[in-house]
Amino acid sequence: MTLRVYNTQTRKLELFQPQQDHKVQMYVCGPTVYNYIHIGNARVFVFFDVVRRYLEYKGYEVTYVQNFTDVDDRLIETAQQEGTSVKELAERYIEAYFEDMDALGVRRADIHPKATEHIDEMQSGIQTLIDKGYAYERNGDVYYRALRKDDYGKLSHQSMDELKAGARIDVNEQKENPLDFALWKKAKPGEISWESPWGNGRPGWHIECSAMSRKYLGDTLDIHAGGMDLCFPHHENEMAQSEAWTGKPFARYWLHNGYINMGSEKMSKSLGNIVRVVELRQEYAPRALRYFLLSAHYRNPVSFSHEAIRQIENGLERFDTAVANLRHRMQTANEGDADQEVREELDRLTGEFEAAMDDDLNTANAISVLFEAVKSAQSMLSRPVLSKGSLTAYLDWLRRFGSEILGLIDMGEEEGLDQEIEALIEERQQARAVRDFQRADAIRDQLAAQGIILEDTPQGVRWRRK
RNA sequence: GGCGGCAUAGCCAAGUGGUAAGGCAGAGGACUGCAAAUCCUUUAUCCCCGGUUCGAAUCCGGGUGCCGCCUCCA
Repeated sequence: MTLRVYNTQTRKLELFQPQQDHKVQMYVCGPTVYNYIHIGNARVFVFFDVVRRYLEYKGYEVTYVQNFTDVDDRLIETAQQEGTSVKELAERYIEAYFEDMDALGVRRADIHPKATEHIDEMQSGIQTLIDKGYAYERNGDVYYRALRKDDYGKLSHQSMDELKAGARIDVNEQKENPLDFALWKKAKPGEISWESPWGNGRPGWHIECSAMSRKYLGDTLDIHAGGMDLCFPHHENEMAQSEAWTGKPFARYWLHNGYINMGSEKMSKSLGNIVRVVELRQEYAPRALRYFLLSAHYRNPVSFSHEAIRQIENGLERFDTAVANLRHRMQTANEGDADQEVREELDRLTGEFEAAMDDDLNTANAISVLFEAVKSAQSMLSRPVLSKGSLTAYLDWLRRFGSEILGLIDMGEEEGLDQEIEALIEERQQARAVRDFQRADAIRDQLAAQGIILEDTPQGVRWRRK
């Protein structure tokens, strides 16, 4: 099976072919850490976490880099308002970011570089751009000559004429052209700053990704990804300056995910209609949030609603009961390997799962395959005779695809019951044996009040926590 | 003005030529002492109007509605 992905730059579905056969260099733009992240921010992090896991499943050795923008206008402004330092502010929200991501089951990137720790690399890049004639200094600011190369606009598909015509750029007399953008910004009095050949200042936004991706992943990335709103100007500018800097193509595949809408509008900090992860994960099972973010194809918009997430919480129970039912049956199953029939069924499901993911990372379809597997497992459980191998095969399948790749199935070990509860279950069984259903039901109700659901099956009593 | 996207059941949502995946909710049935869980069955004029085609949710043209990017934004 071969993976195909939609490349924003070519606007086509392309066969995924990294530079080196078994390695993938992947860079995903991370958060600007001046506040908590919202569910829209989380979409990109959760989705590309799945992409990374899937690439690993396919046998690639993935190097995943995600930056923190820990100095910029908003950080400076927020720090001033709160009477704290940019550094303290950034540290606080980096920690908050990891707490949110841990809850959502997002694995850490291999490297999480911070802009403020790569000032030298950025300055060196800026100097190279100046030396090559792609950048110029004006009164302590340094700007990139956007139109020096005639392919500016090739990522976001804007012609230079249109950009010029449509440029509603702030009036900045220092720029040669309104489309030029800052590589280095002169510090205002009292602002955080670093020394440079052009005076004290701080880096522009775009140069950090160019410098850090190059340092950790090399001149050409296999995958560069982020939200759709980063396509222009951020990624366009990154690509322009990186290619001017190195003379090589910057990224082979550009992947951009769609927004989360509130009603019909995009969720965004500037519109003020955001819902933060830090609050949502108090209200809902974090797994349900993760499922919600993966329930639509990544390039499509998804509408946020509490109703949708509640529905998903119900759906997740199907995964959990399937796992619990398979495990319960292990106690009474026969020794033996998986049946041929089971192996064939699981191979079929594997094929479907891969087909979904290989088709531009269609997580919505991949999830539907998970449900197919669950249904298939439950059907098998109705058979009177089963081998442990067959049960294990299903559990392994669910672990691999539901847990390790999508991160939606919780394969945590079974909890033990305490002795008192076990005694009650046993007492109920004895009551049932003598058809004292009143007593039996009373015990069941009592346990239900403690959140323990009993289920009578041909293989004995099964229980689970609600 | 330029570029792009979306419109599928009560709700979420997949699906780019062969008469509609999956989930939630609802209905009926099986199983059960009763339940629960599970399984089976069931619920769609695919926004509208034309066109191409043996055949279109899917392609083309024209509408309608909504949204995004072109400026900070995942």
